[in-house]
Amino acid sequence: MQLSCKNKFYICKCNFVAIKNMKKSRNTLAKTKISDLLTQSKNALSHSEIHEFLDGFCDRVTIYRVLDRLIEEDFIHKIVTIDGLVKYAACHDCSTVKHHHNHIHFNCEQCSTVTCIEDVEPLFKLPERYKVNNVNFTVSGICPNCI
Amino acid sequence: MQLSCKNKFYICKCNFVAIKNMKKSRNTLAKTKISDLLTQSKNALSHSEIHEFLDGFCDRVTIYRVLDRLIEEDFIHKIVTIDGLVKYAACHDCSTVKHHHNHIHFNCEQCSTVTCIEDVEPLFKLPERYKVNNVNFTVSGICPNCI
DNA sequence: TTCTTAATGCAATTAAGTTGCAAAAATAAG
DNA sequence: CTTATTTTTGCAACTTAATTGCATTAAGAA
Repeated sequence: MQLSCKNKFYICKCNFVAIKNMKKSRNTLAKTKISDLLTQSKNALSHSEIHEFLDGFCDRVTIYRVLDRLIEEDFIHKIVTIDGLVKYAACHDCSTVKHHHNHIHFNCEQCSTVTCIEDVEPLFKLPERYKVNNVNFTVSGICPNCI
Repeated sequence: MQLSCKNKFYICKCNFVAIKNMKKSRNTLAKTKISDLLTQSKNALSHSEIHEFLDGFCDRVTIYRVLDRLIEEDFIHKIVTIDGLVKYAACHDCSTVKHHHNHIHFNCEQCSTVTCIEDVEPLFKLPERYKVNNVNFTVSGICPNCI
């Protein structure tokens, strides 16, 4: 069964198909605001940046929980940089059928932005018998704006 | 000038050349124990795993500071998994002249070990004008032992 | 409109990592 | 070998990020 979504981004980008017995995610104002924010943002955002932007609209804890749901629904992905910075970004390149989050993320050491380098998919091949579920590729250095 | 090191692993693997005005790192018992532990370990270790292993030999804070020094000296490298797990691994493949930490790390979701896949270097090419200083490539899934 | 269940806010808690400072240890100098 | 210098350590306190439990509120189905 497909979730009905008032939020346009949900309708067009993320026709999430729920598995039997999976509890249905509801589309709340907080969820809509946060997904809109991430969709419109050029760079990945941290929890505190989102909190700051929403400016008291909802509780910090709610933001954590909404982000979890959006990840669960494959609408956003999570990025962890080498110094433990956690950021979230909308999945611009994902279709209903295939989600590919295995692109490189660039973390600028100067302005500390994290950007999805969507068109660069790293090539790698693991030894036999490793089952891959998820990848996290971050490269840190200096971005074009800060050079 | 070269640091004198009583620890055999330092002598053979990591002839650290200090830069002018850089403060000299001393070889203490804590540092020796921690580097030995990491060198002998098959998998990357977290701060708390090291703490547990040393079993009260030194303070938590000392472990953090020793790990910082070992990273500074390019003797170990730091790995951050997608769920924020921070682990440290000795640089087995590094030579005096070239350090390459840009191999893939595999994080097993079952047994939560982190292993360096030393012989797999991912290929990627960033757009112009990005200056790369550091990479963090982690792949999570199920390792051969847990399949 | 009512009912069921998910989402939220709040307070409290856990965990990871950092900082300042006095005491101890490692190395250099005499 | 002894003394002087500077790094390292331990301890306590602190900061920040994230999680949990629970009562209340709200979304969506009936």
